[in-house]
Amino acid sequence: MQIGIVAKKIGLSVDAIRFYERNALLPRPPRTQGGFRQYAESDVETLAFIRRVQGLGFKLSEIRALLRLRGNRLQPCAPVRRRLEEKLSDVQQKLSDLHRLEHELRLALRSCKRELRNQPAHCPILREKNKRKPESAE
Amino acid sequence: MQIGIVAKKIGLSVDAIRFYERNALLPRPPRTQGGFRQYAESDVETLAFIRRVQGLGFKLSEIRALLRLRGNRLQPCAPVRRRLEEKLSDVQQKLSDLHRLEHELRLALRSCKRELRNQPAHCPILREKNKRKPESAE
DNA sequence: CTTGACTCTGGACTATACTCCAGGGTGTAG
DNA sequence: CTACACCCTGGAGTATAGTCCAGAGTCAAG
Repeated sequence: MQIGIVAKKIGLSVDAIRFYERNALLPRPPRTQGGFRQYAESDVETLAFIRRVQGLGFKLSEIRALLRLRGNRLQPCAPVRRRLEEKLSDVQQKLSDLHRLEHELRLALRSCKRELRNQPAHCPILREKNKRKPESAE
Repeated sequence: MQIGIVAKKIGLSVDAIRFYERNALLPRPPRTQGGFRQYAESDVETLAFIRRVQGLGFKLSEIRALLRLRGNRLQPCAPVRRRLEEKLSDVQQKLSDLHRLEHELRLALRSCKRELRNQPAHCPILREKNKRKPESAE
């Protein structure tokens, strides 16, 4: 299978596939004597794996580590579980950060709207003593 | 006030301040005849503003736009409110993406744990027919 | 005058995950 | 044999928000 076929099969660009190879996510495949890469089904599966765990929020460097685990014929669950747990806690951290951010934004919006009812000429977000003349002496 | 003082006052690096100047977030201040930047209180306030809205999740390019609004003596609330609303909806989008991701991770973890009870030798995350010999002919 | 702390500029570098390109070679159908 | 689609390599570019650096100049105190 040549690279373009594989790319189409899994919905990646050929550039992305070559990029994964350069970055040790995909083994270097055999070549035709003309130098074209020849892929097997196992490569398609590896790429599918990459997409799958990328969808779980793992970055390529982390996926590289997972692939090493996957390379063992003995595939221990424990290290994978540990990584999943770490990732889950990252996600939960981000969720809580974003919830706080959401709250902040709502507060800002509320102050914006309250102001609107009173006097629409000075946004409280922008305000805060704006002294400098717009563009004076340079 | 010279740059180091300002940096200390608001908790930024001098490099960051110069970076903001280069990127039109902070007006170019007057200089001593030796070439040192001389900042006024208004600059400290601008930097505080930058930090504040950065804390609301705005990126520097967006902050630049807000600063232009802030430069007007007439400070209209409406465009700011619109941006806040956009940002809020971005955040809500991200929250829902992350919630989905959290769910996926929990599913993956569950399958990992279920497997553990049965036969600990093949992680279901890694599995998925791993055919290629680890490192064969090259 | 010298020392030491501070500042100046321009440019290179960081991480991430690719994309895009030129200039050339390969493979196959007609 | 020629076209045409596809592939090769190496390197540059993208966005973000700065950081780090060398080599040089400045400022205040002693």
